[in-house]
Amino acid sequence: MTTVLRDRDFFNRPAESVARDLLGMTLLFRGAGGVIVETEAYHRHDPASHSYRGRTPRNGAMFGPAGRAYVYRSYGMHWCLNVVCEPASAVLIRALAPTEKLDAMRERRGGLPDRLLCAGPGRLTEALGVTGAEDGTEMIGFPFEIRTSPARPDMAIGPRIGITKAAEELLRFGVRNSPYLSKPFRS
DNA sequence: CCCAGGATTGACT
DNA sequence: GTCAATCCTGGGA
Repeated sequence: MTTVLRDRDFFNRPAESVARDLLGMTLLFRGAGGVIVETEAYHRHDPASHSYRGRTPRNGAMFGPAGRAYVYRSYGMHWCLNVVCEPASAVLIRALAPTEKLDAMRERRGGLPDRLLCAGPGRLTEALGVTGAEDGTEMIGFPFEIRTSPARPDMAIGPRIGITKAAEELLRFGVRNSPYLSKPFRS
């Protein structure tokens, strides 16, 4: 049976633990979304993390309470959604298997095949309608909703994608063999 | 103040 | 496989 996650302490832990535990849970924004199939962890002493050099105007949410969204603009055109964990750490939500409000997501994504609706951090924010307006907002409760899952999916682990610093760290986690990953895992 | 460089995507060869 | 789009951030001068 599934239940709605309401405990913000779930997130007040190391990002790596949260990143693993989020796999298989369902993430919704205004009712649209699906099952989380890919995450990445960014932590306080991580050169690849936006929080690495301390608090700035952009990354302020990462230094706030756990369980809130950290949304930033990537490459000047995409939004990326993180959930803040223990101080100065966060989990980047990289891909969902779309399940809810498919029509709304298909429309926002321009009629692309379902496999590509939420298969990437920029793609899923576009599909869900998440923007910088959500930076710093609670992810426990409306307009977000996170549903727990009793099932523990078979997990794949690998290096994070698209970074140059600390590129060897194995902090990317995915549901093994999901067709909705942004990229396949090596092994 | 300046400007190199992105936690990406989609189009194209 | 390669590459441009697009714009904001923030480190360094």
